[in-house]
Order: sequence, then structure tokens, then C-alpha cells
Amino acid sequence: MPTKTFVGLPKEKQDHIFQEALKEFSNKGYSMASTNSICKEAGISKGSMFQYFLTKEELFFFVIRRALAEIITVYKKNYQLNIEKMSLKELFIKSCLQLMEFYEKYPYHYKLYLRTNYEVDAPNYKEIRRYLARYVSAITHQFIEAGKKRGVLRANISSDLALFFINNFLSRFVEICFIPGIEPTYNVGIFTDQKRLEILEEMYEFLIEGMGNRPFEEKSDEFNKEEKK
Amino acid sequence: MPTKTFVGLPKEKQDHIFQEALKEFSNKGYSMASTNSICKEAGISKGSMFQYFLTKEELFFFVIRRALAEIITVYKKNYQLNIEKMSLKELFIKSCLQLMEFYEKYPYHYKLYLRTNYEVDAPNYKEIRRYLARYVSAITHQFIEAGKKRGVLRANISSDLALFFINNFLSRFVEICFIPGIEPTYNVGIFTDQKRLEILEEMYEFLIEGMGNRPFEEKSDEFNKEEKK
DNA sequence: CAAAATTATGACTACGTGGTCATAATTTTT
DNA sequence: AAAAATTATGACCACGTAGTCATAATTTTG
Repeated sequence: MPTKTFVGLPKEKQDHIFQEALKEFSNKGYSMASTNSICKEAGISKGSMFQYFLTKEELFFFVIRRALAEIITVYKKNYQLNIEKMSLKELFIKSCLQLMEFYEKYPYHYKLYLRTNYEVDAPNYKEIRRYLARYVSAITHQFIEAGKKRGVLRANISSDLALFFINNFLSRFVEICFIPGIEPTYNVGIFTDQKRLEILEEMYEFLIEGMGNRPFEEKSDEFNKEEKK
Repeated sequence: MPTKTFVGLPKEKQDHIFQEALKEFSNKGYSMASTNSICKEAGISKGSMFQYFLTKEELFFFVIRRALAEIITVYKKNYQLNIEKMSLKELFIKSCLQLMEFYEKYPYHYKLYLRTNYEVDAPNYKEIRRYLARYVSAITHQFIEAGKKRGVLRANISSDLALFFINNFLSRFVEICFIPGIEPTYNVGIFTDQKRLEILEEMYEFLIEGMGNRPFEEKSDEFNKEEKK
């Protein structure tokens, strides 16, 4: 927790310190991030920094909590905006694209998210991941339940496993879209908007139809919005 | 590259140094790993270590190359043993289980693999990932082509995207099986063998059948080995 | 305006790091 | 056995780290 000294600071100064710390942590990870560098970039003295945050760890938690809160806010808003008025397919694709737009706008948020989600570097990384997971899963869970209710998804599939499936795809897809060199399998680099859309559509079809060979295709679509490619 | 001094060492000493360096790098990552600690654990002096490897980076590359080579050897052997005589489903499940057995036997190999696959910490991490990806993808590619040839997979699906799908599932599944706290969505901790098998079977069904609702189920199975759960 | 309280500063500390190198121990060659 | 070549050693170096604290600057209070 920041000290009351920090809380009493003018908002712009708080924001500036947050920004610079976010940059440093997202670029270098927890243990490689340097408080010296952050102070220099933020234009404050080291003594001040340690009067705002008693330790490096506290600074890190402040940064990560705030960054995650900001991600989650957007995530939730996007989803709630769309859930009622769209088909499941549109909802799926739109959610992905909007999330990517956010990440493009705030790249350091996303970098930090990725780091804490994968690296073992940070203190209390397990708690942080669980915290993340709860929110991300909650949204996808809504998606799945909506799908079942509308009859687009089979009613008897395991919600847990479906959650795992869908979240995986989305997170990995976003990763390979943004981080050249991270893609272990689908070697494409950074996509154009058009290419993204195409892939998302194909992905959705995989999720719904699977990859198995079926001689006589059957389609169920009482909403009449889901289109075959 | 190790110096010729290192190469001339008795095999057991080389192995011991490799083991201790592997432990350190896999537990702490590249930048947090300490050459001092490695020397101490390996029971050699610092001067010797830097006569074997000119820099920390060289030591790291030596470790990672060897660890990966050992993983890949097992991976390939397992797969080649099974590809001809099993149904696609059996092949899928057996490959996963065997890989997990290997990881349980050599946990540091797996940890190091995960780190280099996700962390941005290591030098030349992009090249390392590509190196990894090539091998992993090659195996999955065989799997997909076999599936298409046998008529179990649709012939018109994109091999690239299917590759991405399947690899994702497998790697993430192994991750959540082994690393408590890493699972972002499917919060189960460490599974029993029985549970693993159940999940893998359900996963396979998802991959083949998808999650979509189809009133009239059609199954294609000219091999007569794929069984509906 | 003066006194008191709060906030800002950067030189300083203790420590661990990757890497060096003169010297000692050992092995190989003659 | 002597000489030459190779290998092992750990004290040492320069550096960057998280964190401290006496002092200075500033703001708040009476």
C-alpha cells in the first residue's frame, strides 16, 4: 500500500509515477526493474520514492493492482455493452477485437499482465494470477452460459473445460498478435485487421464445429445470426 | 560453446555441472540465476567455471541446448513408436501422457522449457523459442496430417490453425497439470492419473466434435477405433 | 511573522553480481 | 626426474542494487 504521503500527492504526480513504474516493470519484470531507473524517469529523488512506497515490493503491488483494475474495467464494459444484442459469434469476435484495441492503446498494461501471468519472478505471483484468473474466467463463463442458453453450445459439455478451451485460445491468440517471437506454433508475426478477423472467424468455427470429419453437416441456429464461412 | 577444457573433462563431471546449472537456471531464470551458487553447488571454483564457459550466457546456452535436445529426443521417440499402430485418439492421449511422464521424471527440464518459452528474460529468447517451436510443431503437424489422411479430421481445415489449436491445448494442459498456481482458468491443481485421462478424453472430443449443438449426431470412423464417450 | 510539522533530497551503506588473474596444483611431455 | 603445459583456485575488482537518514526545502499551523 502506498503511504498517505503518496495519497496526498496531486493526482498528476501520482499518475506520472505510476506510468513510469509501469513502464519499467513491464519492460524488465520485477527483479530486473530498477528503482533507481524509475526515480530518474519519474523525476523524483530516491528518498521520496521510498517515502511513498516502503519497499520495491509495495511499489510493484501498487502498479499491478492499478493496471489490472484498468484492464478489467474495460474488459467488463466491452462485454456488457455487447452481450444482449449480438449473436454468440459476433460476441466472441467483437470481444477479442475490442480487447486487442485496448492493448494496442495501452501496451504496458498488457505487457505487465503477460509477465505476471507467466513469470515466476514476481513476489506473490500465485495470488496475482488467481486474482487475474477470477476476472477473466467470469467473463468467459458468461459467454459459455449464454451459448448454452441460446442453444448454440451443447448443454452437456463441461463448463469448466469449455472455459479452459476458450480462454486458452483467446489469450494465446492475443499473445501471438502482439508479441513477435512469442508465437511457438503459428508463425505469422503481427496481423493486419483483416487477417485477425479471418482467423477469429475460423477459430470460432473450430470451437463450435470441431475439426472432425462429418459427412452430413448439420447446423443448429435458432438465432439465425451464426453464419457458415 | 563450452571451451575445450570443459569438453576434455570426465563425463561425470560435465554431467554434474550441467545438472546443477540446469537446476539454478530453471528455478531462478536467466538473470536471477547466480554463477556463484552454481559453482558452490557443483563443487567447483569460480575460476574453473569461467575457464569452462567464458560467460554466463555461454553457460546458459549450453544448458538450454542440452536440455532441449534431451526433451526432443524423448518426444520424437514416443511419437514414432506409436504413430502407426494407434488410432488418432489413442495417439493423442498417449503422446500427452508420455510427455507428462517424462516431465515428472525430469522436472528441471520442463521448468527450463517453460521459462524460455514464456519469459523475456533470457538472451536471444526469440531464437530459442523458434528453435523449440520448430520441433514441437513438426510432431503436431504429423498428427494433423495423419488425421486428415485417415479421414478423422476434415480435409479442408487449415493445418496452420489446427496446429495452433492443438499445440495450445496440450502445452497449457501440461502446464496446469504440473504448475500449481499457473492455471489461470481451470482451477484444479495437480491431477490424479485417472483425472488426467478423463480430461484428455474430453479434450479430444472437443477438438473433434466441437462445442456446438447438433441435433443429429453423425460419426465418421472408418478405423473403427475412435469411440464416443 | 514565527514555530511546527511535513515533504524532498542525494550521499551513503552493505551486499551480491559477473568476471579477472596471479599463483598453486596437477598432468603431460621430454 | 626435470621441464613444460595444462588446469584449478579464490581473493579481488568495478558496478549496480534496495534501502537509510541527516539535512534542507516547503507547507501548515498558531
